[in-house]
Amino acid sequence: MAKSDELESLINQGRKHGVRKRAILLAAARLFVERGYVDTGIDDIGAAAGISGPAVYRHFPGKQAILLALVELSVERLREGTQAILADRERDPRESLSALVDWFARSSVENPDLNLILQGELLGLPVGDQRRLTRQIRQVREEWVGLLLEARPELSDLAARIAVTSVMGMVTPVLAARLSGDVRTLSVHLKAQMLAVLHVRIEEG
Amino acid sequence: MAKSDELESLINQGRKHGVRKRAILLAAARLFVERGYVDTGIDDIGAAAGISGPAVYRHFPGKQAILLALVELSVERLREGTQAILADRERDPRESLSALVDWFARSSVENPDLNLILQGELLGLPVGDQRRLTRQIRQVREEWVGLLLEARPELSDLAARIAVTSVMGMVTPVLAARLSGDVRTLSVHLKAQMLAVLHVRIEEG
DNA sequence: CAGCAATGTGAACCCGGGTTAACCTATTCT
DNA sequence: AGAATAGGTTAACCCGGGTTCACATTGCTG
Repeated sequence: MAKSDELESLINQGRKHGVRKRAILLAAARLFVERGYVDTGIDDIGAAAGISGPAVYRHFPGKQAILLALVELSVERLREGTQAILADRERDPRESLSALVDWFARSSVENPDLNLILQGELLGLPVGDQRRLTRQIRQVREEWVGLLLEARPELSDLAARIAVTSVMGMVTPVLAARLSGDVRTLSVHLKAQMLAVLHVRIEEG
Repeated sequence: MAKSDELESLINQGRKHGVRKRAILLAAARLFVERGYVDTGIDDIGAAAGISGPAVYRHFPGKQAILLALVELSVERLREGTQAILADRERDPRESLSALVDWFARSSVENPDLNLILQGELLGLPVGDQRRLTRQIRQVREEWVGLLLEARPELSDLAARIAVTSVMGMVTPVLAARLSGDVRTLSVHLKAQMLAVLHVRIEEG
């Protein structure tokens, strides 16, 4: 219930969706995560949203559009969250980095569906959207990289990119594994691990 | 070329594949990684393997069977590599852990295709195989967890599982990002990061 | 040489699931 | 009220791509 509420609030956030539309997005998100995009039929989505079959087309132009909406929501959240923390130019880089990681771990764990869809189902989209969204994600990554380089100027660009990529990606497998831990424990551990990766010192060999 | 050779040697390893069969596996692996399983047609696979279309069915019972063969190859490699290192009961847990991480990082980076397919395209398989393979992977994970718990008895089972899951999953996003670094640099950095995660100390909050 | 197994090919098949069509019921607006 | 609009329903469509068919060709083997 907590998960759904969380996702629901996120979907509601952008006010441009009607109530049925939101129900569809909610249902689709759950199904996409459970069975995957390809194995989820339009009829399934409709059924899970209380209507049946082609009625979905009154709200979305097609199946891909639903996936696209979810992925864009996810990317949007990522961008906004990052921006919000980077905008606070009071903190020093170290603090910002910690805040960023904290926010990322928490929001991902509290709302795993969007994260999992974003990671796993980009392939379901037309290549054009795929590229656009990938570019946006890379852009966010570069902001993290920039921040990390401020905090640790001794790192090479490549080293920073590897670290950030790992960090942004290490949450997903944990979510996918559905370990038994509660939200709090999971995010605490993840945060600590992410910071460890960002602060690790490499001895060249 | 290095990548293909590497994968080729892996495929050749199990001697049960004929030359054409191997060519098909090789071609399919590349295509699956590039475009994804669903967007790769049987005709594409055939063409990439030098034959065209339905000739593939002389070697495999169907498209899924190709994917299955690749995924099983990948799981097999994972199990064997893990076993090989765990079998050496001379080393202390710390050393074994380090060796495990080293092997995993290196082999994943040197041969990204199998890793990426394993992570991304499990959904293409029938649920039965999906479950079986997931179970096998979880089993390997539990061996890592056991080793980690030997090395750090103060950890809870959950904490160890979170750490191991992160560690095993953090390689994939780096591979998928296709960062500019060479094989050596990538695996060195990844190894250091993985060890950092395994050795991080959690302060309870 | 006859025969048969192995391997290819292009054409045909076919079917699941996304989409569209045709039609029905509210509710709202003039 | 009458019309337009929003939102649903079931039945039909249809098409892409995995699979199957019918038919070469080659190479062994008896």
